[in-house]
Amino acid sequence: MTAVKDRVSNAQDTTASTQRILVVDDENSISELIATSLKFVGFDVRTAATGAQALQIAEEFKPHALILDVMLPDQNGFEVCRQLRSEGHNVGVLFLTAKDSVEDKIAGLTIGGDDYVTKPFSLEELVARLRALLRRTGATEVLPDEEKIRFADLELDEATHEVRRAGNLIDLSPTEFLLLRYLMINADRVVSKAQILDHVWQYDFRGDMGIVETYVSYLRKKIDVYEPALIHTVRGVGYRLRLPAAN
Amino acid sequence: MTAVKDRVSNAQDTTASTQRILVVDDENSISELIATSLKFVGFDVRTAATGAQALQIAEEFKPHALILDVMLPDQNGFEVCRQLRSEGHNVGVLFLTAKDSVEDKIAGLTIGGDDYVTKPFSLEELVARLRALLRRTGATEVLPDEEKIRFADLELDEATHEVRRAGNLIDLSPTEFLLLRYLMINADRVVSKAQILDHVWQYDFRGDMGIVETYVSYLRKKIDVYEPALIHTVRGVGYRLRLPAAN
DNA sequence: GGCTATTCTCAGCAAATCCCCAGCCTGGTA
DNA sequence: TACCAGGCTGGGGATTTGCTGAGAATAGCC
Repeated sequence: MTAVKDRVSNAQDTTASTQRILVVDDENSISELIATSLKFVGFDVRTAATGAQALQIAEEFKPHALILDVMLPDQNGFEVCRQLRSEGHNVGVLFLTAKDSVEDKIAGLTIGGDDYVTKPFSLEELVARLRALLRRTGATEVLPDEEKIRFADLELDEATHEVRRAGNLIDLSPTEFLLLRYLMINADRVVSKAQILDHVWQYDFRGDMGIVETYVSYLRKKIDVYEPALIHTVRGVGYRLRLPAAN
Repeated sequence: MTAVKDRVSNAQDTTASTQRILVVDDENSISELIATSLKFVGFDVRTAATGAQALQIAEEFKPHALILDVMLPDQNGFEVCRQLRSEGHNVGVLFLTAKDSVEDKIAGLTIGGDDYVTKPFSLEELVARLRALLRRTGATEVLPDEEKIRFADLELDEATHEVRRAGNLIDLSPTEFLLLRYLMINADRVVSKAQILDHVWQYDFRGDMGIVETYVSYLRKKIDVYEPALIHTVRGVGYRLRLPAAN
């Protein structure tokens, strides 16, 4: 009941259905991965492979936000961003940057409500960051849209990174936090371990799904020490967040 | 609760939403950086690259304040300022000046409540100075807007540059002051090290985020010697100012 | 020109986190 | 009931992340 309107992240969502996102990356596999994922959660997505192409598409597509690789074949991402802004496009930008190029001093990545994500990233993280960015830059038509996800007596706050069960503060590691959010967003529906792996873990993770079991175990020890248990195993299929009485 | 209305620096702000700022600098990257940042905190911003252009735009834009590079291709900033004033525009000016040309600054800064900032600057400092200037020149419609930021028993006075915890005066270095200010403005919400770096440090800083850790450590030794500790680490994400019992 | 405060880098330490694995448990089925 | 595949969890090692002290470099001040 409580989490109905919050399940927006994984279903057609009226608040996001009109949000236009332009994804710019020269690696086709990456931009496809992102585009597919964003489309699925209800965004209107377009992709570009070069800076020039991005500027051109932005002209008519008028995106609400950009996901922009810092390293592009023709020019760097900042330049694209700068040009876009000087042309009056007031969009937020989520930069993609290689982990090691953090050395290169990525100054100014968080200016103007912008944000960045390092490659490799996890889809959950990318989408969460994108949403936060859209919220900050005021690109959402809808109201404040409190940055909290709720399910039963569980509460997850994106802004403060706090998780509470029945009011009790619960301390989670970054991965645990992502996993719980994914489960909450998909509350009441079964998600397979493969799905979890694809969304919560970085896309280059090479390991088996045992890791998911391990983390579910961690989570249970932290949030299901309270009654009733919310994380349920669906044997042979996956996991599901649900209230016991519900059916 | 206390710092809610002060979080303006990082969110849309109604008191500033009508303030028009004209940014004049011939370096495109600089004026874009400033413009983006100011727009994000709620100002209405226009940019110009030359003195002539500035005068022209000011004519119809009627800015509440100017951010004006002293060194311009066609004429120097003071000249632009003088002409503007002689034409009856009664605006405050925040001059941008290169570090070494300190000589320049003496020329007529105290005129109309003006101020100056040396390049390179940090965004936090720039915005703070701009706000102070608007306050002085009476360009704010809203009242004096007491120049203090508060969180719990912490009190930071912009005018006197004094910081107190539980009434005790605390001596902070300039950088420590800016950092604390940024944390207080964003009280209760997690700010990443990258965000801190981008806002508190000068835009040309080339170094890693270790510096942020170091300064957080300094701050803790000065303000968290009192109970309870207010600066909290959110592992893998950033830092957060908060009260322990917070709810 | 010294002297001090400040800024910044760096490296060692401590702790949290991540991940794998192996043995145990459980539900379903023959 | 016995068996088995799937699932759970404790142990533990490798890695990552954050904290802090020491000290070099720099800026500001008298």
